[in-house]
Amino acid sequence: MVKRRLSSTIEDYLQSIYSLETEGERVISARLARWMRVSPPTAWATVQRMQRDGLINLDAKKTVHLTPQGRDLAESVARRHRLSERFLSDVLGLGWAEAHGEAHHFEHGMSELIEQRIMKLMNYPKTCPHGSPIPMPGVGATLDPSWAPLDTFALDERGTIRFISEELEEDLELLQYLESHALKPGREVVIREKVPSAGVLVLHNGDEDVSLGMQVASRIRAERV
Amino acid sequence: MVKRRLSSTIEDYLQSIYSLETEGERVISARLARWMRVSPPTAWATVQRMQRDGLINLDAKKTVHLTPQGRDLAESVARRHRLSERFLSDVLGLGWAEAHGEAHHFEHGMSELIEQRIMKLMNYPKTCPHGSPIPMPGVGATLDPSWAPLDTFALDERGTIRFISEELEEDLELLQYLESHALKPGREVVIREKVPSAGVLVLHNGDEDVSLGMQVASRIRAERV
DNA sequence: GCGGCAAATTAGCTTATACTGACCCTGGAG
DNA sequence: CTCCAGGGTCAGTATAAGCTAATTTGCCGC
Repeated sequence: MVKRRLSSTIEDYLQSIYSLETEGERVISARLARWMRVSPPTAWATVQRMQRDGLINLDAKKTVHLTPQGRDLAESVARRHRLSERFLSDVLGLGWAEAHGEAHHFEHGMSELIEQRIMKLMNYPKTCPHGSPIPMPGVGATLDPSWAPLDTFALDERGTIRFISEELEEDLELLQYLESHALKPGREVVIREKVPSAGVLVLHNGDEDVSLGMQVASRIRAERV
Repeated sequence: MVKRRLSSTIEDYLQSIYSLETEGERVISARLARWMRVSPPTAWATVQRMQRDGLINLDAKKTVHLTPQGRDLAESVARRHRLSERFLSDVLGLGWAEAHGEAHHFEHGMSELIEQRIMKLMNYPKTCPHGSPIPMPGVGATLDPSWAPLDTFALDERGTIRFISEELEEDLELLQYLESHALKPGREVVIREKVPSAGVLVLHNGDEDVSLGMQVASRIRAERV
């Protein structure tokens, strides 16, 4: 495989596309624009360059698909990002919420060599602090299919939180909200109220009630208990 | 002080200028061009932008001088670079030679917060593995004036190596040569031969004779014993 | 089948960072 | 005092990323 030098921008796009694909979401240019906080024409131009460079393909419906080469590179970026989060959180003691933002910069300075050394140093962690699996080369990362989005849980149903979408992580305030209410992987919760018309879901984390928008709840997955 | 977002390019220039000033070298655009391996017009344009942005000033002889603001930022970049080298070398076990190149990328992903955590983790190291002092905020970094460039040593004079110029570090092969012949801070050497006309200096490291070009020798400093 | 909205796309700019090719200046060696 | 090398500088170009404004597509609901 050819090792190409990717810009931070391209690495970021690859990572977003990879995360969305892993979660089974449809990837389109407009969605990337929102994620990256750039204008639609900017995202579109970047997508064009990525297609030109053989990282992605666009189908007839303009859905973005990683090429095998793009997938390899995206996996590498995702691995470095998630490992960075683990490192910043476990070794340097950064807060769960701020780890994501810091990792966003930190990951770009991490070479494969550094990645391997840190991987070893930390004894090969399996997931990032928010539950995303750290993909091993060639093996890839998939979400346990038994984990279900919180908005699919019924009233009074219980579950253990396993995964928070990386798309949600872009919102620092939201992350802080989740952290302050203990909504992180491993926590057991129960659904208290569910009001689809109002777009709200209330759950209990063992200590207190916490409200979530349905949009948010749909990107957090839990294992039924 | 205003915290501005600097590009990697600008951070690299700041760091080079800072190192050269610390070593008492005259900083001109052409020299930066060679250091950064870009064409003279490119370096010149970058220097213009840096002047425009208040990071540096150019005097009548076109010598580059850091402004107080530029110096603060340069110091921060240098600190992160040198701390990165220490971290990569001491914690992750990278070779002395490769640590510099890796740190070059790694440093740009290090925020002030991460810097502080790593600084603490490593118990506030004083220098990078090549002997450059890690500048503390506000205090700055100066080279011990009793350290002298190797080319100023007389025949049979002994000295303990203390410092290798960061400009030399840009040359990976040279770093590997120095490492393989144990020419690093702490090593005691004695001058065996000195042939200015041929531009060569031979020293003994305790185990073997090692030859250095005068240009290189002038950028390595040692403490007379 | 149409109206509308979201998404895609075009056009036209901007800035940072690179390059090559010229060309001009200046200071130091003879 | 002259000449040249090194250094500075201009002109022209390219690419990656950004932006706004405006237009076109295409799909969804009615």
